Amino acid sequence: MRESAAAPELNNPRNLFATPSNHYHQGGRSMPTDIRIENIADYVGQEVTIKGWLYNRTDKGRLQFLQVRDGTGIVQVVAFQKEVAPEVFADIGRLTQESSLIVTGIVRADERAPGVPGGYELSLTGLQIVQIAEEYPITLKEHGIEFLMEHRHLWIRSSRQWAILRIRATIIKAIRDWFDNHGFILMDTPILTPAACEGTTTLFATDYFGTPAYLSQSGQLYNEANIMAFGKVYCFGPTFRAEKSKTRRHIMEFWMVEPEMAYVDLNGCMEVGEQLVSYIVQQVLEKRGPELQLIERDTSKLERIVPPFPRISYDQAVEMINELGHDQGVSIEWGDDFGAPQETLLSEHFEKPVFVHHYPTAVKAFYMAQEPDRPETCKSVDLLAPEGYGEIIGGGERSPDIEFLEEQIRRHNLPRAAYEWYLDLRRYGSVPHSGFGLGVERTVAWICGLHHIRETIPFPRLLGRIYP
RNA sequence: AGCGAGGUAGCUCAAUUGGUAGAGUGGCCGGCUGUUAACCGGUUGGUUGUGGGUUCGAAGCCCACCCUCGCUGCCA
Repeated sequence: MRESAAAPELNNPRNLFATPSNHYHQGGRSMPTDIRIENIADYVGQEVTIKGWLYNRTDKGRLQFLQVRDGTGIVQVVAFQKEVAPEVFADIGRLTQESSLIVTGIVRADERAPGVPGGYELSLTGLQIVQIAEEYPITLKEHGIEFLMEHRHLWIRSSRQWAILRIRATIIKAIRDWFDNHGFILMDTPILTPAACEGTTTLFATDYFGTPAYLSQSGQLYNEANIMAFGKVYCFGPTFRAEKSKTRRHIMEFWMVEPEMAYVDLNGCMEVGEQLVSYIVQQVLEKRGPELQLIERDTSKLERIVPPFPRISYDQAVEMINELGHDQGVSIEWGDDFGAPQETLLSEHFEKPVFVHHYPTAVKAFYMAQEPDRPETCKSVDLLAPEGYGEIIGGGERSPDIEFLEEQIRRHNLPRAAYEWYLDLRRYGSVPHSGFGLGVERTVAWICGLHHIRETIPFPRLLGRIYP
């Protein structure tokens, strides 16, 4: 279903730019309708107005093709010299790349017309130039990544980046819809925090009126408090990691959704994960077909993403890695956490995301519940995306046992006082519970089939880059 | 943070052994009635990252510094 089919454009005041005196519209007809390009199929045969920017222009002499984008799509506008007013045709010749303009024309279905969605074009009847853009730095030719990152504020206009960020928005909407429709309630957790949640990674420090504070690296501990009040909750916000990671999988500021559920065990946790991830992928397939086509994503690989997902134990994963990785020199010893090569190897082996559960207790966070029969393993789970994309979910069942947690806090050298409220949760009605974190940018990278995470967010914060 | 690669026209890159710094693209001018990053002709375009050194001569060789990219570790 399209969001606003033929509904009037509520957020698009008709006379924002256009005025009768400088509008080339030929009199006699009714006023053209303001539309957005994503809805163009509903207006075949009608005269419409589109407000946007010039993406590209092909000058054929007495015939001009304009590629106009309006934020919702790209449409081809066609103008034959003999069919438009002389002053309009002269104005077309002045248009530079990214000039802002308001075009009016008759919508026509034509298979030759490129664009998003393609197949429709506008026969120009009127043109109003809003601004002639200065020489635009980003051409349709190839550019290096350094140049593009330096111009990220303009790069997001390019069709590929635009499509990726539209898919990102759909992924985020799917996440929120799924939780809202499955008994979860949104609980925002603080971004300014007094101490490390897990104490294992580097935090961005800031000053909180004279006392040190840190930017949140997870809302989980607060969510453990929230579930005792609300049952099933999720938080969704930015997360900050000051690790000096410089890989295609890392950014310093990323978005993470973290569900937490009372009275749910490790298996229930995996069930929620596979239902959520499947829903996200299917929503993107349904809502963002043209964008997926534009970025040339192989959608057959996404169509397979339906429950159930394979589940293997860490023990089995270690065996698989040592078998599969034999030729490539990839191996692992029981007790070690997976590195990038091990994760890639595993995730390339499955067509669907794969759960790996029961990691060694020693490599996971202090709050993970131990497996009673095998305390050297814990009720943790990661979800590895296919095609070599690696970890997109990390989580598991939390320990409800106050004595175990007190010992873990000591063992990890965490400041006991900062966790006193957390220990309270085990004093007053402690219950089995679990949860996980899903990294939005890694999910976008996988669904879009991207080489690097920097293209999954409008303005990525990378090691050594905070501009623009 | 460790290892590796690189910085030349607005952009993407080339320049043999140290010997006149070039192409494509963009911009500009002209041509073309179905282009898909259009095409064709002409034209414009340089403090070779910065500072020092070697040399008759340095984009290239030496020293120092700055910046970027890739991989790894850490993790989502």
